Formats: sequence, structure tokens, C-alpha cells
Amino acid sequence: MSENNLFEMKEDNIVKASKALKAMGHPLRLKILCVLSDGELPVMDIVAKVGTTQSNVSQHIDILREKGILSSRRDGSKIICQVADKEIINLLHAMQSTFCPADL
Amino acid sequence: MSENNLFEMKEDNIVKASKALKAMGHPLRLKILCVLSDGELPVMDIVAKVGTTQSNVSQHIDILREKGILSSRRDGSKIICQVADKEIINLLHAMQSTFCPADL
DNA sequence: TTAGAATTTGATTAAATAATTATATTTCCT
DNA sequence: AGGAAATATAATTATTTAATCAAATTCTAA
Repeated sequence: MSENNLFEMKEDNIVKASKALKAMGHPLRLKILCVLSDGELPVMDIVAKVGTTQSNVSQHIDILREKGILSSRRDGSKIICQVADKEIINLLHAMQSTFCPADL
Repeated sequence: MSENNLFEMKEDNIVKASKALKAMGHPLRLKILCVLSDGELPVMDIVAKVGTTQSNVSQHIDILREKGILSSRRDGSKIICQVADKEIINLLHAMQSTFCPADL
């Protein structure tokens, strides 16, 4: 009987999930998440790895933070960033096997 | 030794995945995928379920199709749509448990 | 072969997003 | 206190994206 669609088709759930997806669906932001996939890094290191300006990275980090996908803490003068939780890491791995199966 | 970031940090992989994510990261498009999560449906039925115009749905379906997330076939006068493959379904389930854990 | 349903396409306009540049803030160090 | 490093914010402009509406296709069935 369970005619149960994904997200129960509840508007709130769908909006929430689509916001998170949109946040991850920008090449620079996805790259930032990938760079953080095996550990936390200060912003300056992320900037060095992804190859754009500090300001640009900072703005994108903010977007990821707002959506709860990335978290950060201060350590002295640095802000250390990491993927928010293990669920997101899992999700990233699932995406890798979905979209880049050849690279396994 | 394996300093291996997700997607191997290859630009191509990242661009490809982020495009797919962006395609899913729109509330109407995600809703369409959810509606299709337990089976194929003709466009008109999708329109009825998601509540917007036929033209709008058609355009969004097109975007999903372009990115390989949704596939369709003709059956008589109708176009029947379905989620492209099981990997995508899995991904949608992973997203549900990541973003809507309360609803399990 | 024409009428009519189902779907797509195109044009227009409105709205959201992104990159850039410059400026501000915070913290550390001396 | 004052200067330098690390990060954030703001304003501007360019680009994308979305919704709407009208017109065009494609197919079916009579």
C-alpha cells in the first residue's frame, strides 16, 4: 500500500534537499568539498588548492556553511574548514560512483 | 600513500558531477524525480502531480534528460518518463537520509 | 486527411547567481 | 599600540536561470 514517494513529496523536504543540492552543484563549491574530503583545511590552503581568489572562495564557503554542508572553527588567526558530517561525505562518495564510475 | 581526493580532483569529473547536481538542485526538478521514484509516468501525469504548467514541466524534463538523469520513450501519443537508472535512485535515497533523517 | 490531444519550442521578461575589486575586520606578533 | 596575515563583507557588473505565454510539432484515431 505504501504509495510513498521520495521525500514523502513534502514541499519542505524537497525545498530543503534541493537547496543543499544546488549548493553542491557549483564546480568551485564541489571542488572545495572534494579538497576537504580527506580532512580539514584552513581557508588559505583551500584557496591555494582550488585556484581562484580568496574572496571568491570565502563567499562560496559561506554558501556551503549556510546550507550546513561545511562547518568551520577558528584556530588562532585561521579558520579551519571541514565537511559538516559523515553523511555528506557518504553522499559525495555516492555521487562519485554515480557520475564517475569509470574512475573507480 | 593514497592522497586521493574525491573525483580525483579532475576538472572534468567535477564539472560533470556539478552539472548533474545543479540539474537536481531545483525544487521542481527534484519533485519530478521524486514523483518518478516509484515508477514511470507520462508527462501529463507529472504535470498533474507537481502543479505547474505543462510547458514549464516540459522544459525542466528536458534539462534532466540532457544531464542523463531522466530518460523517456514514446508510447503512442504520450511520452513516458522515468529516472534514468538505479544509481540515480540510490542517490536520491541517500539524499533523503542525509537531509530528511526525521522522515525515516 | 483532418481534428485534436500531448508535447516541444521560442521569445520575452524577471529574478537569482557569480566573479571581481576594493574595503573592512580579526587576530597575531613585536 | 601598530603592522602584517587571514578571512569576511560590500558593491558592482555580467551571466545564468526561471516562468510565462504563444506558436509549432508529432502522433493517433476517426
